Amino acid sequence: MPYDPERHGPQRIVGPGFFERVFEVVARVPAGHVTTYGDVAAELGMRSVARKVGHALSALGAERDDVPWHRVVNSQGRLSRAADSDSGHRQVCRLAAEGIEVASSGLIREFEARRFTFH
DNA sequence: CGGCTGACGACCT
DNA sequence: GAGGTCGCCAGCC
Repeated sequence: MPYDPERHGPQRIVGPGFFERVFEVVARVPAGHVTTYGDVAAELGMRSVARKVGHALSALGAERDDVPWHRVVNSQGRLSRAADSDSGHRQVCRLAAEGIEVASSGLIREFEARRFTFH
């Protein structure tokens, strides 16, 4: 079930856990660049948990504006959320503010060139 | 305690 | 390309 603040209430982000580690990695992506769920998972040492990375980002509360979740896209360089959805639109706007254009198809322009790789 | 559930990805028709 | 399948596993019921 997708995260629904109406039903689930505010997210509790307590102590260091998996979610927190995801946030720390995502926070390393510089403005104007993007990364993928798989890359974040690999950076955590678990390539198989790409899906959990998305789960962690979905749990982000409004208080965590320090986590640039909008810079995370799928391995195709495409937005994972519906472009017409509320948060999908927010993602497009945030990316545009950093000079990243998103085609109407949801595909990031110049994806490979803007892709950030962790060291 | 046990069953679901995915902001995914690799692989296979 | 465009589908479908399967593995993944931390949280939430």
